[in-house]
Amino acid sequence: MIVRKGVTAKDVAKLAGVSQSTVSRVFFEGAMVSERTKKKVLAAAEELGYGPNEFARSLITNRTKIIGLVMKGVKNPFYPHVLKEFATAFKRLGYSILFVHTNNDEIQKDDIMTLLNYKVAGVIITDATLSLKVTEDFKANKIPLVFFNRKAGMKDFFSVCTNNYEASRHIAEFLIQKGCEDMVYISGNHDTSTSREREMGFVEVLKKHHVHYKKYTSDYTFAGGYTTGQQMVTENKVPSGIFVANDIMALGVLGALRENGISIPETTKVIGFDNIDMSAWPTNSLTTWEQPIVEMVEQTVRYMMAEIKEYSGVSGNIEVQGRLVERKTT
Amino acid sequence: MIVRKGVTAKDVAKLAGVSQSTVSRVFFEGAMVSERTKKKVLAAAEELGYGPNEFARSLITNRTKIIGLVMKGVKNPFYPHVLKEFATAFKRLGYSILFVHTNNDEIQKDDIMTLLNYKVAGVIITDATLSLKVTEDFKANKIPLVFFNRKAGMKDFFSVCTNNYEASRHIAEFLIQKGCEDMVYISGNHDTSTSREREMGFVEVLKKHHVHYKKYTSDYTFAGGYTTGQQMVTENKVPSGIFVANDIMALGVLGALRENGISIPETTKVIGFDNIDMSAWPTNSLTTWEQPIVEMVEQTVRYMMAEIKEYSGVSGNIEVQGRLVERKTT
DNA sequence: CTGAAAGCGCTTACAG
DNA sequence: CTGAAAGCGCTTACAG
Repeated sequence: MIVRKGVTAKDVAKLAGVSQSTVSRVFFEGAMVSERTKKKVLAAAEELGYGPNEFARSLITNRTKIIGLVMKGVKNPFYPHVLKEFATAFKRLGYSILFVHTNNDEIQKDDIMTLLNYKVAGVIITDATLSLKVTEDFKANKIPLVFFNRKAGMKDFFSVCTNNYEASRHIAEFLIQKGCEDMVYISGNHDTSTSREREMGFVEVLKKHHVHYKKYTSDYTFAGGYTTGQQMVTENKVPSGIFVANDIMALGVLGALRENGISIPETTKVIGFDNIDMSAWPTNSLTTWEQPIVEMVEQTVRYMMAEIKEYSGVSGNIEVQGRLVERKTT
Repeated sequence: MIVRKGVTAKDVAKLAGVSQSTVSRVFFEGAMVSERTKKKVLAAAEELGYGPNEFARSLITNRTKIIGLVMKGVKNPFYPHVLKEFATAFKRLGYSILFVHTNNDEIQKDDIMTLLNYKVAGVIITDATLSLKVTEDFKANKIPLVFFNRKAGMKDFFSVCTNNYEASRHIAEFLIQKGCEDMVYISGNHDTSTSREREMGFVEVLKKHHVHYKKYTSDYTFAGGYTTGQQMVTENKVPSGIFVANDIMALGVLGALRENGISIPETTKVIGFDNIDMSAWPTNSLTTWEQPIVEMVEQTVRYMMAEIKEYSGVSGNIEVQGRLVERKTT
């Protein structure tokens, strides 16, 4: 079949011997057409290479089958993986992904305008934030919005996350059980809910058990983790247990520690968060907390589709559990 | 400014005291409007939160400011990086990215229909292939098509690549100069032009210098490289020089070799291709051939914009050079 | 430089 | 279940 330019419903109608409205109905889900005319129309469409013009369609329905996906950190493999899962899940439902990359933590106005002007069916924001003003725009246009792996600063939104607090408590218990007597938490960017929650859960348990700890502030990148690792060595402050706020940073820490001849897990135990593919590589074999991406994506998609069907604008926060993946660094 | 639903050019026209056509002209690049009315209209638009409806627009112009980007291997960090650069470059030009992920080597029909129905301004295909029939669809619709980092099987297309052949010749010369007397080439998926060209350039030089070599076939993944590395060790056939068709696979090879106590670069020298960020990590420090992503993206964008402006459908192949990045594995 | 009007390709009441 | 007709929000000749 060759899709030709300018083949319209009218052309198909003529060939099939029906009205243009009927052709439209055949391609519009939920409209009433008899099985017989449907077949006739479909055959004609196939012959002419017809596909409905999405723009004409959207002009009327005032909505597209496009989901805007806003992403910042493509350097952390976690996010490309998320992107892939979203693309797959939404494709199955007939939706496409408009990919918006933002360099800044806060999404810029022109990106928002793009999303709004293309009348996207919904917006997913992974590792960026939105100003309150902008979120009003989405609400005013009844465009559902989900924060993925990040809680919105304000109460009024919907987010899907791993239960970072609980996970980090588990991690603390696990490390204590493994015999760690002094610990370090290496944070990601401090303005992220993920980093703060992970710290909170971890620290609470340490305090309860009267375990000494120290916090290093880093930035969710490999380089950041590496630098922090070096710093600990230089300061002669390598503890027996380290919880790093994400895997990519943990790999940096691991690199620095190993380079300095610190034996892992004997001298120091390291645990990350995410369970990115790289963590499973035999050369890394990083113990970590798995974020169940597929489950998180499913939850997001489910909410999104419900909101697309009937907009409610409900806020809330879905938390999935994830699980500890024990490997050779502990 | 809050963008409100249903604010149309008509509303702006009324507020500004002009005709709807004039409002349209203000927002349509290249149309004639006096500076004075333009200001008036812009002020009214700002007040009402008006943005032109992209669909109504596209319905007439029969084109969008959307570029379709088809990508398969998001697990190789090279491609997320490419995605980011494209998103950035096109955003600057006012274009958005429709991200199409394909699981299969060959793009599926429904993905093509999506691209076609959304009347994308152009399509970029990174690591996937297209059937000849489908490319006809694009041609018939005068939609420019670029293969990025892959040459089309057929002659009739436009592609942007690193000069893999020349690069691989350099790599062979370099390894020979470093004293390697027997070599291995580890290929990526064999149906990719990149892997074949890299092999060809490499092998030609080795033959000229009468250097013994062996080829292993792998798949462009870390796991594939790791397995191949293990295999070489098991077969007791670790050579003094290894050229791996891409970095992520080279890291796998490196992992396997190091795990087996093979000292690098003393016993064996390893060189990759791409120069992904990870290769520069101190723990890896992989010597590699850099693909100049930014330059490749620029070339692609330039061709794309020219074709969008005036479609010619010319075929061709732009090859950029790249450069050797020497690190600790050689 | 600006306005009135036609029309892009659909969806969707409204009749029948 | 199907057709004729209105209309979504724009762009673009055509006049003036």
